[in-house]
Amino acid sequence: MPEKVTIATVARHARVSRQTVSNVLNAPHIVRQETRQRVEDAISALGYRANQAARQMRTGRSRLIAARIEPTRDGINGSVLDRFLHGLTETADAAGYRVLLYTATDDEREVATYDDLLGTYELDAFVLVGTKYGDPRTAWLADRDVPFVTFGRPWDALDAHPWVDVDGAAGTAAATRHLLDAGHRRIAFIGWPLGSGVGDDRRAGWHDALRAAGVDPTGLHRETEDGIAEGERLTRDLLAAETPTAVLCASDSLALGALQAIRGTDPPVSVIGFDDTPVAAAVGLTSVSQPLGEAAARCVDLLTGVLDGNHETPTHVLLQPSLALRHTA
Amino acid sequence: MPEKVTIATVARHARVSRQTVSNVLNAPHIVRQETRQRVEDAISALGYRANQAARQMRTGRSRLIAARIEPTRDGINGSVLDRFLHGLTETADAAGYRVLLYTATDDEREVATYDDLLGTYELDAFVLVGTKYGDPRTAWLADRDVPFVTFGRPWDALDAHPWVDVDGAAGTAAATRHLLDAGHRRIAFIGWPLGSGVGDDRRAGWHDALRAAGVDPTGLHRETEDGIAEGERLTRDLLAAETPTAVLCASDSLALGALQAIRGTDPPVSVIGFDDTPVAAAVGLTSVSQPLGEAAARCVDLLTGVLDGNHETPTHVLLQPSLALRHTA
DNA sequence: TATCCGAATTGGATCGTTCAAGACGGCGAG
DNA sequence: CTCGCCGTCTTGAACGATCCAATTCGGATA
Repeated sequence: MPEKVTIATVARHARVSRQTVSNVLNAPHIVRQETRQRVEDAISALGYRANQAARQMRTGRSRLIAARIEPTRDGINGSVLDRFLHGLTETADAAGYRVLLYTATDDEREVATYDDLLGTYELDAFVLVGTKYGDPRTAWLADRDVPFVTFGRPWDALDAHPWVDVDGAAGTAAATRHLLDAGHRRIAFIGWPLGSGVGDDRRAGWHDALRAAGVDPTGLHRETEDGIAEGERLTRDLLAAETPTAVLCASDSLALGALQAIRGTDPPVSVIGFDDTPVAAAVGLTSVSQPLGEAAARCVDLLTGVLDGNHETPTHVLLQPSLALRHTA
Repeated sequence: MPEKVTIATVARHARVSRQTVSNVLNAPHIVRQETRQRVEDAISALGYRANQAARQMRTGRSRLIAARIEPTRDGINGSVLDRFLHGLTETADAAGYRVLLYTATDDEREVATYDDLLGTYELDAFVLVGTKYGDPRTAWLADRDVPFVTFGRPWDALDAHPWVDVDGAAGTAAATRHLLDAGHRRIAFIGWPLGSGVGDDRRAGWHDALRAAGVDPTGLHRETEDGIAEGERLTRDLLAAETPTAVLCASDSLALGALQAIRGTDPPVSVIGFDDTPVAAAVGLTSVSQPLGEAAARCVDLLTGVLDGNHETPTHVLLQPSLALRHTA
């Protein structure tokens, strides 16, 4: 049974002191070239790996980032989070950090989980997905000076903390212009109840694009909770009351419902969704696509900027979505 | 600025030694009731939390479990993994473990990642999803006595290591019987190429259920790689050559393709998929549903059994799937 | 040759916890 | 009465890394 390889083993093997090995790892520039080479050779010859627990004890840093994994709601939009998480894991990995998962059923429990994770694991940072007006979680973290980034803007105070987001308004505006270019004039929008930052943003893109083209959007929008059934119901309602020729939705779930409602219309009513989920790809739904991998990468960038004490990095990143064209529009 | 609360702080506060506090945490039965109470009061009064890094240094255990998060392939079956991961996080949490994510592009890199994770973070265990014949990853882990569980049977040696799986054959058999009960006799199966354990298992369920009902399955099956387009192609092929009245598929992706191929058939050809993904729910596809939350929970059970030295727990768990009935069958 | 300087290296202390061994008082057996 | 044992609690050392202060060393300068 091979003995455990520690920094002392490496030091003996390379005939230097422990501290020199440590310097090779953490401050290579202060070690003479020749010595450094000898140490590095010993490291790879022995297959040495620095013990994170010991390092953490001294430095207080765990190189661990926490991310929440949510229960799959209707399971359609859940995939957005999953793709984001995957990107996060990959990028964090490359930056020398690992992603730790946690769950929580409500905000209060989530804050308790933060406390626990920070206390026992000394997590370096948190990544939050989706924040709301006056979010208690961000307030708690900010209070304690815990580094964190959100994927999603803090709608009530844009400078409150670092964030990465995708410009939803630009996405719906582009989708609207695409429909206008195709000759549509009666373009409806189905979104979420007023007051959700994300939903309001997406509706604004549609609204402003129509106004810019000289089209009056009055009466052409509906609001509801997310869900396939709701999308179908409201689309039927719109078709009966407003005779739109195209329907733009705030999510693929709603759009999927819309698709069912417009079945058989002639000429076919166009439908565009939001999020470019696998479901959209599967059924051929045109949808606004978020650059999730890029968003995750920028989150890691922001975090490492804060963690490594580089205060000159920007703290807000707004990414542009694209339109995934398929056959529903 | 409040001083950091360590085991020594608690000890002072409760007027006992460090070791006694440690005993209250790790071996309460050897501490006198009255003393224990005093220590527990001190712990909650101070909000003490054991530092995991220090504990790990002494015990060599990190209370961390690694799980792989995959790139969303066609994104449909990806959601299966996501639901599993969520269940894993919840159950592991309850058992006092945390889930650490990792990614890898191929088996060789994955093994290198194991080495790294074990060396630097001293992970307690791994959860692998999906294994193949002669999987190099399980061999590597077994070689080094690293505790691990797979979600998916090791098809070449059922006793090789602990696993949890869902009885795919039972699922397809139940689906087949459902179709037989509805009066179908020409029930086709679209699956994956011979040699994949999971695929062969699912086909066997269909095959045996037909034979048991006295129906000859000859000519009624097709094999291909997974994917919507392939499902559509093979279904058209089947419709032209064998005139089936129902098509059972090894995945929802294939079934989705089948749905597109049968559009317009009269009477409608029935279709059943496998995995009960959100897409299936969205389009109303009847599908075989795996109990993923339960599977994740049993994985954690098996791991904690091994980690806590309880060698009497069973090492193999086979769960039964159910049929999610919708309007395609 | 002696002195000094700074770069390179060394040894000791430290982080917070658990392990190993020992101290102490009380109790029953010889 | 003494011994040993048991239950309970305490003390010192160790895990493997980094930080800090002290020391060595080679070379340049006086």
